[in-house]
Amino acid sequence: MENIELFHKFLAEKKMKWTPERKAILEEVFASHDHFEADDLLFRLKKKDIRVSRATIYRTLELLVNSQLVRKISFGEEHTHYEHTYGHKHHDHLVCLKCGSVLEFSNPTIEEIQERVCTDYDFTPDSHCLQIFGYCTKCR
Amino acid sequence: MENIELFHKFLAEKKMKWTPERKAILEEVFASHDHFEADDLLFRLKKKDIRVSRATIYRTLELLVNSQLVRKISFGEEHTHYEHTYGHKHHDHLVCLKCGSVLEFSNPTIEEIQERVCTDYDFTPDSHCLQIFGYCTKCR
DNA sequence: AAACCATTGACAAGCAGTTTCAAGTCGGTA
DNA sequence: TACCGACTTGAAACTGCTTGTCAATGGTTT
Repeated sequence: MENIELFHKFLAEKKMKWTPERKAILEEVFASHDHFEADDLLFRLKKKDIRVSRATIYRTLELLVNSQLVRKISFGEEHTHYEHTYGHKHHDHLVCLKCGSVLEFSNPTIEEIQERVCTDYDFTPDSHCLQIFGYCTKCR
Repeated sequence: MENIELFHKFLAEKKMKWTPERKAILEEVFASHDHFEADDLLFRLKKKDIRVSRATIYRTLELLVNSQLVRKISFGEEHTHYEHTYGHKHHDHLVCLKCGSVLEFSNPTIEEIQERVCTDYDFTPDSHCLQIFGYCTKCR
């Protein structure tokens, strides 16, 4: 599991500790490929009888975001969602306004145009997020 | 002021009332072309000695969003921002991670590709939002 | 002008997320 | 292996935004 090593290294560099809680959270985050929110994680861990406080979940998620293993995404007005990025190529989302399902897509041309827009505006891009809201096949 | 009439009509259709508070909020929203958040509005109104409660601000903003005169946008992790849409063509945003400044841009090709992506995924688009985070000329 | 019912403001409540701090744990060192 | 200091943790309090409650107010219709 390379992501464990990456996180371990990230922590070591910052003189932070490798604790059972951090390990459990990391493993749970990478156990599924879905988008999740902080409370989902808490719930999934609780189901496995792993007790980690809400505060620690948030603290660790922040570390994971800083270490680039996870990124935040926001779907509409709701609270923060996360997805892991390691071994996952960049993509954007189609979000169904009715059932809430999320489709992923990636399109190199859009990325290219974004680069061009940034050049035009003398802007140095760091990241971006594109969500298209609408209705999926079932909900139309 | 056509937006006043539009809102008036929207309210009439829903058998809602045209009140001084709603009028004041509408006017203030359209008085500037910047993005704003609920508290900005409250502050701007207070400066003009127009007293409207926070609750009414939120309630009225929701109405404005429903009437399509205003839309919500989210810049990164912060709280909800709004911008008015009437007489404003669709655009996306370049958000500076350091100074928080926001540049607007619009690009027809990106819109086109989005349409195509939606067709490919059998998805009916309703709206979308694209934010590019990075650093502006000054902050680079 | 009366009556009806939407709207308002003040305040309480809800909610995601953060901070505080005492108690506990990790990990380098002797 | 035991020690010790620094880092972490959990619980609970707290924050800041947003929404709900409810009595009082005020449009609108007749």
